[in-house]
Amino acid sequence: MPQAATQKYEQQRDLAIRAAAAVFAEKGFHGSSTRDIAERMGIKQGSLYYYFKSKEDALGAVCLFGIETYVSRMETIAASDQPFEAKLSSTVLSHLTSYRERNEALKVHNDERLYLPEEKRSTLKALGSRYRQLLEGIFEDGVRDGAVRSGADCHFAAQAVIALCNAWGDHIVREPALDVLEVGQKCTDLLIHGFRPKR
Amino acid sequence: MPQAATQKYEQQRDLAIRAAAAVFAEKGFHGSSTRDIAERMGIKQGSLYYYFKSKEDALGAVCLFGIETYVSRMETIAASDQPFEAKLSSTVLSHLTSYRERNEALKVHNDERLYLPEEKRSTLKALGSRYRQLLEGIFEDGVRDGAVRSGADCHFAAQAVIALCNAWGDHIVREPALDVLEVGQKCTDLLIHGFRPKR
DNA sequence: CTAGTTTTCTATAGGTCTATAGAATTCTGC
DNA sequence: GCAGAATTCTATAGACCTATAGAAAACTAG
Repeated sequence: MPQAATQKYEQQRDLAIRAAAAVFAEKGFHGSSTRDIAERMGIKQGSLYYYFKSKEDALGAVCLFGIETYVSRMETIAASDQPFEAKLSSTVLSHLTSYRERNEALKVHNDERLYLPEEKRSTLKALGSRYRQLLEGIFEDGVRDGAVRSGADCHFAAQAVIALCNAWGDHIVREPALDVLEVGQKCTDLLIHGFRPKR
Repeated sequence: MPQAATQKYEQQRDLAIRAAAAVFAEKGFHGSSTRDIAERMGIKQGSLYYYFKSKEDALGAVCLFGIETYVSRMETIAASDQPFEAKLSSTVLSHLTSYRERNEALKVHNDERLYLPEEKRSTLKALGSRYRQLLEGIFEDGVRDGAVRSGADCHFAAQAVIALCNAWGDHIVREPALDVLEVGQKCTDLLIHGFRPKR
């Protein structure tokens, strides 16, 4: 580590995080070696430790990188004064778009974060809870407005939205041909109307 | 391996598969060692190779164990002549119940099967496709009957059902207190009606 | 009780992996 | 082009892991 953060250091560290994200996403945390990550960056295995304290530290950085944007976008959506359906639609699209943009990192966050020690996971846990609570809040407002059926289980609803988006996010990462807007539209539609005939 | 399958061999192999399932579910395939599995069974690491040709072979056995019942139940549901909603409800419940019953193995199938070599994965792949196709067929019938909105994307629908059930299955495995019937009811309801007010 | 079979054990070869230390190289400001 | 800082390299200690071989123990049938 340099004494003060240099430009090159920041750039390379960013590349290191992306390389680690790609490798972890493909092989899983325990299935990846520090050599794999270094090779993808074009440096030698030992040099990686200039950017990460340990392999676990790399996982922590990737997970954080994966989730941070995604939560802050949710803050914006929740604070806006759109009606329920628009908020839900924005949430779904934002979630799917995060997958497309920082695809591997978000996948790694979802699949591998539990291999971090409890202590390092707490920041991520807080971000995840924050996300879920904001989403629950959107549903609670929807119930008050009459946009969501009264008696709906908002906790269940939030989990369902997350489940759907994560599963489709996975497909989106795997198949670059998939149209994010189209998938987002279908998810939103399912969440609001279900599969029953509309009339 | 005994010359002919003995009773004890079958029993112990079954225990070995369950032990492997539990360990893989907790630590992931690459994060688990053959020592971990053997210890959970109460035998020594080397002895495990009496029951599995390799660690990978153990993963294959666990995945197959995890998915087989689950697909055959689906065959029954698809072949029955219940109306759409009943079939969907049965499917969701069967899926969630599989998680509760052979919990770790099904989770391992979903999360770790991609670490099997292509060749060993083909049987599992066929079972998975079969499952998805049967489910798609149920939706297609639903469209014909008018129980599902015309123009619905049945492939999307099947994936959505699977996504929802897998995510909740995960929660069910993690939290034994969760009521499978209740979760199943809520999932089915979401899939049919969405969150919009019913009237 | 004995001979043969099944099951488990011990010990280890051979490989890979993380993390570190210290040398070599590249960069930066003057 | 020099001095010091930053970046990358080489080499390796030390740990762990899979899979195998062969001995030991437990079981079974006559």
